[in-house]
Amino acid sequence: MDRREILSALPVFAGLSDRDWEKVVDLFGERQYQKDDYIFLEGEAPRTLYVVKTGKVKVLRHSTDGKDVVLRVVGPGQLLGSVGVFDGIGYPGTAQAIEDCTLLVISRNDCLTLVYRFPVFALTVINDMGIRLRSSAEQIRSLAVERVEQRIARTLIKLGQTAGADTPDGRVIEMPLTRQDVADMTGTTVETAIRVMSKFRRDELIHTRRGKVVLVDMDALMEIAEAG
Amino acid sequence: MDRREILSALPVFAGLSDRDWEKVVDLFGERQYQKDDYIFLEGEAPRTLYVVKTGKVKVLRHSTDGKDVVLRVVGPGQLLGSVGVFDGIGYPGTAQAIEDCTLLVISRNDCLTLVYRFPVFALTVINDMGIRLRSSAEQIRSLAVERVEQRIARTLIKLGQTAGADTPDGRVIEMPLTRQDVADMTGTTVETAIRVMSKFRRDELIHTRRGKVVLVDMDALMEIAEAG
DNA sequence: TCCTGTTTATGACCTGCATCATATTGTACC
DNA sequence: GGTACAATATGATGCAGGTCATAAACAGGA
Repeated sequence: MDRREILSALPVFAGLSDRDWEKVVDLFGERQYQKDDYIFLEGEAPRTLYVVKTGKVKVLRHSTDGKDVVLRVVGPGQLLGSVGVFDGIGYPGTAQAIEDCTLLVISRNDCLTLVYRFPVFALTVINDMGIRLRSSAEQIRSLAVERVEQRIARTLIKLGQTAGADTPDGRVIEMPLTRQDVADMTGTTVETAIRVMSKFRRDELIHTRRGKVVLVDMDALMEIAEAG
Repeated sequence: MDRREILSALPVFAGLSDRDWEKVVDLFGERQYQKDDYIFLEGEAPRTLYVVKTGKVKVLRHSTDGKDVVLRVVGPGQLLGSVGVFDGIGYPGTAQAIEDCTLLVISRNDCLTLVYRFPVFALTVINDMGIRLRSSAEQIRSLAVERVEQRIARTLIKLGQTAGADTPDGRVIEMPLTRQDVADMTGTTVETAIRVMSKFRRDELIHTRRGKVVLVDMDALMEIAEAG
């Protein structure tokens, strides 16, 4: 596969001019990861910036009592590790492959050089971080004031939008997702996540097969996400 | 007051070279706000980037049921409104003065021009956003897995660090802070915030006077913040 | 095919915190 | 000083959801 083709398709690099490509493309490498592989760990010295090419990665954060929290799910075309790479302190979360995936990689040094030479790339990073700050703000609000049912409905809808595909049955979330993952994304326990999802299934809002969720009644889900 | 002196003292502009100052300083204006004044509203078209000169501003987000969530408190030297200004969609939260304050302002257009001309300024924005993403991640983790006592202790400690001053009695949080504010910062209700703060006071961990909190026993507070 | 570990399921119980109600205290402004 | 309003305080009650326990369903490997 031609790496240039792939990079140019990624929104991350939409801003670069044609002649800049030559210098940029060669700086990137490519790495494969199996499902459940760790890409980097929380606190680790950030030596690499990643761009997801295929597959999905979850970023999570550990607590002392063992409870994990999934901060976000990163899909094709998105940056991974940018906060750590730019401030150099250490990755703020752990990145783990949700499914087999391919990541483009660039060393921290090359990345910083890139930004100095091409301001437009810095704007891309700013844009990426802006989106994440918006989404973080929404997640904070949701955790602070909403009940579990609402948060799970909201999370399913969002996953459907960012990682979904339309089928005759409804929108399918294209990733292997356990109830534990759902719980970690919504700040609840496995048991409660299972109960809520089971209720959704009984009420015909979703269909579930092992590691697969189909959003059947999107309207009803939005109703729950908005009000209660 | 000489605006140049003030800007140069702000970490936000630490990266600019001397000769760049001339072009930059004139782009900034200055505005005064009274306590409780709104600086901008959630969703509003972002026409201005702010830098806090003196005073403190809280950024909050409303929910449909009337419950507010305080996302962060912005103090001297920090950027305000950057997410909205850079993606142009609309400010992601409402900004309100916690106390009388002075803000430096620059129009969105001038700001974008600045970034194009001085890449180093873009790095400053990236740095600012990186810090906020770290802090958001921590807030999300805290809301997802910790109990109210922990979250309040943690919030008090953080406020003490970012907006505190040492006195014989202990570290004083230098801002008028109601229990409602504390509740909105920790995702709980006024009543619970009052109960927890009262308990802390009875246990001699803090002293409180109307709109003022002194962290007396920092060790005990950290104990609570970490474990329970 | 059986065995083993993971994921889903469901019940019983308990608690942290929201909710509602009702003072009391403090601050600002006549 | 007294009035008005916001902030603090505290009790009573209920419930969402956490915790613990047990088991069924399913997937993968020997």
